[in-house]
Amino acid sequence: MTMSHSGGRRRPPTIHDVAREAGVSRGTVSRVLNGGHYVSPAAQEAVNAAIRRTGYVVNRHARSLITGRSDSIGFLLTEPQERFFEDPNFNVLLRGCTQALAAHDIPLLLMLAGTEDERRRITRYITAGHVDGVLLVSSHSGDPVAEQLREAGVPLVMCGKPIGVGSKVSYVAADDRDGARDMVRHLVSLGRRRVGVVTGPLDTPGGVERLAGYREVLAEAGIAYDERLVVPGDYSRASGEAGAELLLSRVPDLDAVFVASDLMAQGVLTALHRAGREVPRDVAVGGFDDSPAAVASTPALTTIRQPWDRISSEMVRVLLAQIGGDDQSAVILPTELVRRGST
Amino acid sequence: MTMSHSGGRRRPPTIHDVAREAGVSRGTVSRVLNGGHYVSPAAQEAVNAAIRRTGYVVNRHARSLITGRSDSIGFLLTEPQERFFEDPNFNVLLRGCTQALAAHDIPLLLMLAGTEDERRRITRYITAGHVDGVLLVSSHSGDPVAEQLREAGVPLVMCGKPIGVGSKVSYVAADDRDGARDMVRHLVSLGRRRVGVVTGPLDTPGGVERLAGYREVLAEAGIAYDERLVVPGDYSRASGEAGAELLLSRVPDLDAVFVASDLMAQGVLTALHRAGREVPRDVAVGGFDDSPAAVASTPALTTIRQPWDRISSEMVRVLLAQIGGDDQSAVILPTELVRRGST
DNA sequence: CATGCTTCTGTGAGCGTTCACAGTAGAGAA
DNA sequence: TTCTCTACTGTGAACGCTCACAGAAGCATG
Repeated sequence: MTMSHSGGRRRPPTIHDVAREAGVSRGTVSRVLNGGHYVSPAAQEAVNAAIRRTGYVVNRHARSLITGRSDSIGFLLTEPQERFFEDPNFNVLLRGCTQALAAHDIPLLLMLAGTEDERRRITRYITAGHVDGVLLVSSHSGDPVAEQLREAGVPLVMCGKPIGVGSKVSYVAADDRDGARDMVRHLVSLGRRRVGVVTGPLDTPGGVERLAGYREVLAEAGIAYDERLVVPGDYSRASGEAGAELLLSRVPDLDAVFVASDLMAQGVLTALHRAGREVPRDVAVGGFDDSPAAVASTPALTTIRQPWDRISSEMVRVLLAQIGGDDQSAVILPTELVRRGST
Repeated sequence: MTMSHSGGRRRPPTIHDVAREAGVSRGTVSRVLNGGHYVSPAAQEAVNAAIRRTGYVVNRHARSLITGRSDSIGFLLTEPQERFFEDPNFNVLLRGCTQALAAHDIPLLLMLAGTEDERRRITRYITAGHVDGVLLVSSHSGDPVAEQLREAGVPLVMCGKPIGVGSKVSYVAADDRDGARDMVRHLVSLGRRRVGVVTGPLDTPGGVERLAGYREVLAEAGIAYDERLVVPGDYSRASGEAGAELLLSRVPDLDAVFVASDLMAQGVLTALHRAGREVPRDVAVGGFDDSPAAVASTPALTTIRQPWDRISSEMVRVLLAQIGGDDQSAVILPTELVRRGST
């Protein structure tokens, strides 16, 4: 029984202490620590016991110094932090990534690059090798950071399809187009023919893809595309409200709306309610995201669930593979229609 | 003009390279890097130029190995992650801390300890000295992690007043009691006399303090404390709804409700609406938090704004001070009444 | 008995820093 | 001159680990 390490900050035990305690050499302890190949069962056992007794934890700085790896990865958010931090999806993503990494015993460094200065500072930090790889969230088009990191040879996985087409950046994304198709098909299958759409921002792949899915289904159902039924939004609740008003003014006998985000869909519900339309009797409303807002609104929103938990775990998987040398460029995950009261 | 460091992963320049480039020794470069005392202006200049030319960034692992500091801090969330991650306040806090630390060039490690296993793993990680300090978010009472870390001598600052009274843990919190007092005073000043309250969980200091503030103001206004007007909640929207129904059933001529969170207040609004009460004419409603929910609900909520941006920056300040040796146990920050449509 | 092979173990070197220490040079005082 | 003091600079030795290498067994093969 050795004394426990409570009380004031004491120098933590080193690999030396463990080796002495176990009656072996540093090398053997190191081998046990790193997979235990070429170690006799007896030594293995002795080392593990010594580790338990001493409460030894490897000093990652010393290890990193020699291996060149940092055994940590960065979660980088560039640009509009306000919007992202209010987005519940972002939370789920961040949490998912943290946990997926924790399973590999890899800490996550949170890096927020709002300003140009921060972007420079963080890019330097990363390219200096202080993280082994980067999970990048950046809805904005043509993010220079992605290119810079890619050029510097930093393993990188983005969340969502990057818009700069030429770049060979890995990414993980939900199948926006297919999700949109599912929703619009659902609306059409309910007998709705005058289906409006409030789009996402059209400078993002998500916005473009969801609109594309809408058009595809209309074509496939033999419904003529009507420009008056398409209004732009920016994912905010306010833009949903404004969008619905615009739609109603143009096409008063509208019987369904596909809205590219739940938050906007909330706005749409408000506007419809104010205009005296009953949902879903008069107008069916379909959202996108399956955020908490979907359940909170009245009626609860039929929406497209994005598999955020899988997105995060896939991002981590792809990144670790890339660090290990396997390059894999894109993973696209299926979405799911969640039916609730609004359709 | 030396070549730029683009293209595949190249060994980054070391302090040696900078020294050679500048025509000085490692020691001098190191001194420039660490504050530049006892360095001649000429050397200083030469080193800075060399750093710029080579694109040198200090290797933090090597530095940490010798200094014993890691120059990074952990942001630790113990327990119920779902609740926190949906809480917009949490986001603001996390962002604020990240940015406040970035100003000191200190990376933030995000650590989520949901399960007992994770808690153990993370505690080991921390006590092994892999972070210099911890920002701890833990609403739960008597969190063993706080005590453990404190015992191990790890600098620690909590968000919110810890409930275990005996412990000498530093914390930063909003003045819950004073905020509650402000709100209830406001309601009373509007002429309301039958003021109900939906409390927060009473095993958290926030819940207790907000209720205490309510009682104080009633006493000071000469209104008798009526148990029927007090119903418990757990900060969730559903509990607000249930709470309001209970209040109405007990005291039908209720003319105001102080609700201990905005989310619950939304539930209260829903229930009041359903019961045919008009807000604020029949019943005035006051929330707490000033979350986005406050603006989103109809009518918009009068609420108590907690200074989350200041809370985060203060947490960082207190933690860094503690790491530097200055112990400071508690900071309590003032709240602010934000008046909107619900009163 | 030498020889190879496999499995295991210990040893020195070195990763990129900082820190303590030992200098050096120049200025001013004795 | 000689001494002291200040301002600055260079040099080894760490920090705790991994990795390459060398060697020591054990065992089969020539």
